[in-house]
Amino acid sequence: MLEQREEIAKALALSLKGKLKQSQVLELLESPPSPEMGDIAFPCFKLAPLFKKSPAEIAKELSQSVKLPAPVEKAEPAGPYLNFFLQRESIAKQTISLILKEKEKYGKGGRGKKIMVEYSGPNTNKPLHLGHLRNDSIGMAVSNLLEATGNKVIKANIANDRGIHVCKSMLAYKLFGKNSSPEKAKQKPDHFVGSYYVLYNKKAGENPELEKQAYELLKLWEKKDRRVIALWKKMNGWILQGFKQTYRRFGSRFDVWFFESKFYDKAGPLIEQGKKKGIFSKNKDGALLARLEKYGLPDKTVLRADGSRIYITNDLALTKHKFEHFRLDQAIWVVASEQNLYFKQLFKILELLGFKWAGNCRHLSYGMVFLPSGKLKSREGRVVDADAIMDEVQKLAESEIRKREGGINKKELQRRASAISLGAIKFYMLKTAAQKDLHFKPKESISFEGETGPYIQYTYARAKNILRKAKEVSLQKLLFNQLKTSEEKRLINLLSQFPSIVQKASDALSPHILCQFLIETAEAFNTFYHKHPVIQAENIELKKGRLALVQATAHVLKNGLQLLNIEAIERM
RNA sequence: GGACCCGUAGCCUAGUGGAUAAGGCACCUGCCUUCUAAGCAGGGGAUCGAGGGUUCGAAUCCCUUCGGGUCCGCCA
Repeated sequence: MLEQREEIAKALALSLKGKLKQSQVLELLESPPSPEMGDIAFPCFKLAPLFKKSPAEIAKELSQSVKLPAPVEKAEPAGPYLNFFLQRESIAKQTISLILKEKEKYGKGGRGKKIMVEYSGPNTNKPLHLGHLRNDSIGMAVSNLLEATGNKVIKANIANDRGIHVCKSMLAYKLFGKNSSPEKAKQKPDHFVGSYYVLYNKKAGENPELEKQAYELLKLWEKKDRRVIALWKKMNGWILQGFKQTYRRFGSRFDVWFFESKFYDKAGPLIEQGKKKGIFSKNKDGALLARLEKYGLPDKTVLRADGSRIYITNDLALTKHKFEHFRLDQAIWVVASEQNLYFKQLFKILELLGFKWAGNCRHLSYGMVFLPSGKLKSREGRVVDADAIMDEVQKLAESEIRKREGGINKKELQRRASAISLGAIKFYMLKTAAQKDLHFKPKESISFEGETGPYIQYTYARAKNILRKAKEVSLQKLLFNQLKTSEEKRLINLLSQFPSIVQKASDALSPHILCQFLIETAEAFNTFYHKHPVIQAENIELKKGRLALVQATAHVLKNGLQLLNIEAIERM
């Protein structure tokens, strides 16, 4: 579609006798609201003052004067717009042949940058929860989109494995754990550790002494007390083992893991540098503050009064390490919107420290996930656990499959239900623009009907089903002159847009753009499916043309789903 | 007190300067002896939170205001 736009822009610029340059015309070109109105539209509003005529008159005159380039069949004025109709056959041939040739590569390409996407970022005191499902869905989809547009992507996870939150779980285990273990308790190891975090908060409510004890534990940890370190290693080992199971199941993958504990004391030189430059100075209580007020941001503590480190101390050192060790062009943090200010402060401090890559830091902020009862709060146990959600939706998917296919064997049932349930969860997390808050209602939010992951998966399975049943037909020497219904034209138009949609979603770091496109494409396919028989088409040429269209649609749906980290399955 | 985000039909969303505001859920009517009904076709339902401004043209940009959310020095 791109070349056609350029050809049209060239022809229009010629007719306009230099009033607008080709590049200016190209920018004005848009798509009409519905396919019956044409393929490419030129709005004439901007020309009205130049020609001192109404936009409608200009459109009419242009329709007669413009010399149509080869792929354009006709140009029709429609009020203030001039609409171009492309030759159906050449578009169909071009689009479908390209997809059948490129297959899983269709929509991908280009050359780009080296980008690190940091996402998930669990705390090692409690299991992954609903918020991580949104975070991971976005992190994976954005990574895939960036990769598809030619970037070298490094997916990173940061385990927040030190700090007071970790000491709280440790304290509860020390006091009440009686040397138990996940094996003895027959619990998934991260849930086992998390149960002590909940226990701590319950007991601390009754006995305020516990908080002091937790801070004492933190001090001992910072002094590298042998017994505390041993306990810390044991509990972190358990919880990471549990995280890895959950990540494997959900499909979250990481190329590199960072641990806060390995960076939190590496910031010494940066602290000194900041003091020298006058960016950091002590306040009257003795804490070291980054002075940011003159830049319109609140000051930020970088060292506690007792000299111990906090999270940003670690992040300063880690970010420097990221850019220098991995030679990044860009770093992206996928983190919820409650930390918007934190990242502004972090990036400003790095800029003030004089790192020229500070401008290549980007916070991909996404809205909070709320339960009907309010904000997720794991310390009160009021949280929707990630494993529990997956189990719940898995069960729903299994029962839907059983309704349709009673005799299915158990292994196959579980495999399909896994793909469908994860497709439902991920698509739900991705189809809304990231900055919007999400109000998660367990029963209503995850559905298999309407604008959902399973709807796209179902459409793909339908397409594959046709192809399976018609497998004896060769897709060589295709003729496209028979694909002339409006349903076929609409579908082909959509398929041709896929590469530019991928590029747009990647540029904007917005997977929801791709979700919306897949919904539209699936709708277009299903409409076509109901209206036009493929295998029973009136003649062999039409059948071959339609089979090619079905095959091309299947490729686009599969490629799109995979970018969203959702499995395309052959049967539902 | 300050900063940022959100507000589109009963509910969830897309559209962020251009043609009649586009879908899904829920509700109503049809369609399974024809490629999978997790589907399709059709129907009702919106003064795009409110008020002002800019523009030939505003859901979209600017100002004011209301409602919801988040954050604001030693949590992560």
